[in-house]
Amino acid sequence: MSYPSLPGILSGRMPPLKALRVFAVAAHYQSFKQAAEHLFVTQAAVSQQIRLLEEHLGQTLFIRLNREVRLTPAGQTLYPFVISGFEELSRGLERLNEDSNPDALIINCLPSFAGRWLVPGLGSFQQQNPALTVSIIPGHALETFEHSDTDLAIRFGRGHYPGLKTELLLEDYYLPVCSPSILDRYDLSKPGLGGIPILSDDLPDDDNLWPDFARRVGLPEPIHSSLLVHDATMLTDAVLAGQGLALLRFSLAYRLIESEQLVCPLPFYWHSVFSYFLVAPEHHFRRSKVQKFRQWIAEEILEISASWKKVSDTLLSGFEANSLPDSDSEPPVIQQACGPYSTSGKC
Amino acid sequence: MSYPSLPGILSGRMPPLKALRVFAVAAHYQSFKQAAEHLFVTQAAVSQQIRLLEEHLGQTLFIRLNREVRLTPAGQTLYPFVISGFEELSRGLERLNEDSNPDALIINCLPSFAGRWLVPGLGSFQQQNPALTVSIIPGHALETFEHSDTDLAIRFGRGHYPGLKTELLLEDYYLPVCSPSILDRYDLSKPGLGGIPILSDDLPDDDNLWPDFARRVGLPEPIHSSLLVHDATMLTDAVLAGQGLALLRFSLAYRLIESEQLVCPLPFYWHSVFSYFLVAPEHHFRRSKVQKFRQWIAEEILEISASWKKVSDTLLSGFEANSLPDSDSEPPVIQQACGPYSTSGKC
DNA sequence: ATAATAACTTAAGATTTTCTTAACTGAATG
DNA sequence: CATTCAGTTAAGAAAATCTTAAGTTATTAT
Repeated sequence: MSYPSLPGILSGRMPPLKALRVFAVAAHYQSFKQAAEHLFVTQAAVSQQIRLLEEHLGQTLFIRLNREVRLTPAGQTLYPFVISGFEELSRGLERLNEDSNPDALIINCLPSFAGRWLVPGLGSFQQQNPALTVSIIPGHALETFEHSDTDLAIRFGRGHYPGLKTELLLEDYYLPVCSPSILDRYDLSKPGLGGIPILSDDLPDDDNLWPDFARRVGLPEPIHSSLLVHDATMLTDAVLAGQGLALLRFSLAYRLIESEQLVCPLPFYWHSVFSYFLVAPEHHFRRSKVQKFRQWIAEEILEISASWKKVSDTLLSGFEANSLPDSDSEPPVIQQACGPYSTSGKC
Repeated sequence: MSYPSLPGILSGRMPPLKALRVFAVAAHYQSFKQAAEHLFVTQAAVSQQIRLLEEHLGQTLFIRLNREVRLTPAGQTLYPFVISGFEELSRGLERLNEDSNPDALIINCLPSFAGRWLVPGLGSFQQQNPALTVSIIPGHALETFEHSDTDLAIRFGRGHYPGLKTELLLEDYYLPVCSPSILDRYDLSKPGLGGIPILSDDLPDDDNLWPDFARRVGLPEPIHSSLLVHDATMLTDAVLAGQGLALLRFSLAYRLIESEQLVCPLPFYWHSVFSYFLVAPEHHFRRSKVQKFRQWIAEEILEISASWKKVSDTLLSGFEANSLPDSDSEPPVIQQACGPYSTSGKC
């Protein structure tokens, strides 16, 4: 098998490349000390690397004077080649991280999160970055970054996305909510919640809270949903419309609770085994537009955490004062989570 | 103190350079296995280096299929930069070893060695390398290679030339010689060698054999020289002209002994603490003209070694048969050396 | 003068990186 | 159905690199 001969250097024996780099820096500064600082190593390390290279080449590259080093003719010959060689290498590396479309930010996330939280709040980000065109691509499945231009995904899950970098954004809680307008129609203190219609979307198996819910409120299993939808947006709309009671993620409901469009009539909440994550191939995180967005959303999301503190406190204390007849005098039940947001990474 | 900002890559964080090189080779062959062979390491090492680089970059460079690897778009982007970057580096390295004058070979050596041995035998080298112009620069002092175009020096000494590479060429022996034409005029068996005139050049202190010589032949110390010259060439001429007895280095005398222009009338010889060395900055040895010369002289010099075997044998055996009256019936005295050429490096 | 300082060298040991060995995959070959 | 082939992975061995702690030698400061 014959191959085309290797281009240039690949065929020959290369000198220690690290030493070449050290040489480049030392030659630039005409000082081992400063090269050492630049490279975050000791002077001695620089001295040794240069010696190594000189031994490899069989000729000295620096003339050592008392308090200075100076390039020999050989060193002067080598210097420009080393500089331009390394520059070429780094040009290639920059090219890799280069953002082919720095003015567009394409984000993939759940439709519910997009509609209920992200898009409504996006104004401040767009004000901060007027040059940037943000596209939100809603979807239930994770984008394959290979075949799309997606910069970043916001996913609700366990945080295991092989080959991708993930950053925890927010842990979330499920809680039963309904419109205050229908509370007079149903007596939730009665067994079976007084017949209030149950609205549900299809929760993932691992996060299926309905059996536990049924047990606590005395409903027969499996629970009968009067409405089953596939997306939390529609579910939210149904709850808002007073069609019944649903388990909603706090992140989607908190603004509605704060504005009293929704209420939490039962002393339960569940910590979701899933969380929100920023997900993308690692190098996407190096794009400045992604960094800006990451920065922005990290701050924005604090609002949810803060709201949760308030709501979970009043939720519990409210029911402590006048506990539900149905609740077996138990204290409010908290599944899987205790207290406010924990940052323990169980991604 | 403000410095001009570092050119290109020097300022940024560099990826593992070794891994970049491995990438270049692997990308060239589109095969880790062949890259491994090329780099004289195992496949596993290549696999790991590539993974390392991919982790550093945050993106994959190769698509792993069952029995082949293929560059990803990112890999394809990087490849040409890496190739040309390394090519630039190696251009610089080649430039360093480049011989500015490949058609001229400039050799510095002792005038005696040049005149008595090197120049007379140089014909065969010049026949082998007709394109090469050989210049012999005779001199007693070692050339400073910095300020001359000398390619190579042949020095007689201990082999300690700091900063320079040395190669042992030949160990040498001093022996007393005179012209056969004057042996009838002096009875060397008489005390004081029958008054034969002593010819000498100035030997270095460390190699001063005269006190020992005086003791052995019963001459008063310090020895009285009827002629003292500064160069062995002149000394040889004087001996040839029958002006007396001298201690000559075998390398200079052996042809004259073989042609019976000179004889060795006394059963002594001394191993010199000095030897002949090839001396030059290491990279000079990489020049092909120097390599050729080195090859040639190494072969040529075998002639001297071979001659020494013969001469030292006959010298000793001859005197064993009819030992000198004056020699106190001692066996022939050998200082510092025993027998033929030893290759023990005492440089 | 004498001391302090600055830049570099060197040796020895510690640390980190890189390599090898050996067991394992998964698809093509025969 | 077993082999082979190209690559992966983990663990330990080997090698390269770095730090620490002395020196060196000339310059600057006291």
